[in-house]
Amino acid sequence: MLDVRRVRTEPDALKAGLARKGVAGEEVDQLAELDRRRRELSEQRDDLRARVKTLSKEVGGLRRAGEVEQAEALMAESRDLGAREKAVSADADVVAGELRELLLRIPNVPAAEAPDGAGEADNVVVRVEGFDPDAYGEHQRVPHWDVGAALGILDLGRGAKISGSMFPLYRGAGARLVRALTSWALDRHADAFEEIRPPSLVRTDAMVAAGQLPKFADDAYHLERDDLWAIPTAEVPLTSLASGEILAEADLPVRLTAATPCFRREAGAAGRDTRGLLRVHEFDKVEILAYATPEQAPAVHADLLARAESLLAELGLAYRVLDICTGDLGQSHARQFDLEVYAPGCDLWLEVSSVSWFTDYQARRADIRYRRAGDGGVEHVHTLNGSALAWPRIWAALVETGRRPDGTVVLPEVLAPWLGDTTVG
RNA sequence: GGAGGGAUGGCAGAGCGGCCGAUUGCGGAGGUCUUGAAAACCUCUGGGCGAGAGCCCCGCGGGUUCGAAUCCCGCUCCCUCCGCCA
Repeated sequence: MLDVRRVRTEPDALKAGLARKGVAGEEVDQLAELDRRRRELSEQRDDLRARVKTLSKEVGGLRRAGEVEQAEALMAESRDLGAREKAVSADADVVAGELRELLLRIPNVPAAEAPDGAGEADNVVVRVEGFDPDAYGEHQRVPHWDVGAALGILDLGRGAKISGSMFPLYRGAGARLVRALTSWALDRHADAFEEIRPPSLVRTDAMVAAGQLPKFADDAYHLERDDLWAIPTAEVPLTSLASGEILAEADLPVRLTAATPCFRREAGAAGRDTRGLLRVHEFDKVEILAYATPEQAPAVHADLLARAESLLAELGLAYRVLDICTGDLGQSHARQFDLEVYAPGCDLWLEVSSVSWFTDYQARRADIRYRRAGDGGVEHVHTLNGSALAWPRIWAALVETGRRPDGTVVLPEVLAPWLGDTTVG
């Protein structure tokens, strides 16, 4: 969420920034008006409270002195003030609630460096690595759902029987491949990231803090009976890990990694890209996340991106890096790079990672702050995170890329310690 | 699931209707002393809103009262015992 004070201190800059994400100027004006009314009402409320407090102290003194009659008079006056305070206070709460609700729905301001654009089509391809369209043979032009079915390592029919479509079931070497990828990736981040195994069901607060709610409630699975949400990404529990806390600057950046299942209803995407593993309701992903000072944030962002990229390179996959334009940026995001791998069988670029910088937008929702080493001042941290990586589409790209003319598949050598045999079929 | 106990500042731990945003100890910062250090002593040391005056925060949300950290109700979390169980 944005700092309301910016509405007062730099309304024009704020409007200009939000306009790049398509937010109308009226919304900022609406914020300004609610903020003005909120402060006006809280001032009235504070004045009334101050008078009640003063009177109450006098009552105490008079009663001790035995001046019962005078005390009674003050009590009556205070009772009256109290009633007025209650009314003003209720109004103040209503306005504060409206302000917060609006604030929770207004997106983050994009970073100055983020490219302008209206939507997906305007994202900028920053670089393409390891891709030569002529280097793929006919044997690699088989989609992973066919390869997986032929080798008995992907059983979409059984998954659908148990849970419905878009709930994949991997088996044998296919299941082991997912486990290998997870173990390998966690180990690759172990040099700088603390491994966390967070809960997969979280409270509403955690979903709000990460920016999933209130806007994207339809995309998340909700367990009504217990009022818990199935996490759509480890970003949710990891962001709330430090909620309500004040960290020491010396401890920053805090770097965390976690492998978790991720659950997505994909409510708005029914029927689109649903073949095979292109879009699924449940998948495993390794996430890397950091809390940093504003000064550290750009370097941390670059490091997260470099880590996700190096994993793709080590897996021998062709990939490209997209600088996400303002029109396609997520609600909480100031800057975002997406990584897409090339899957020759589907002949598609598949998004497998999103490396994001949220400035203090999430930290403000989650109330994560740090104490500056120099002057001891307290301010919100910056949060950053990236997938490194999300496995289903990697699984698809590996199986398609590694397919040989005889129909068997060769998997990357780096996974040998977990796979044993890197040849499938 | 049942019974009981608890939640106060970085930590420990008082306070149980007014003089309490809160005694004290530890920890932390600075200073005096010292060749230097230790010890001793002194001072300071939570967060939020607000231009300020001031207001809010003693797990969270309500209530009682002129006045609530203190009384009442609900919720959450932690601990102990019993039950169940991967």
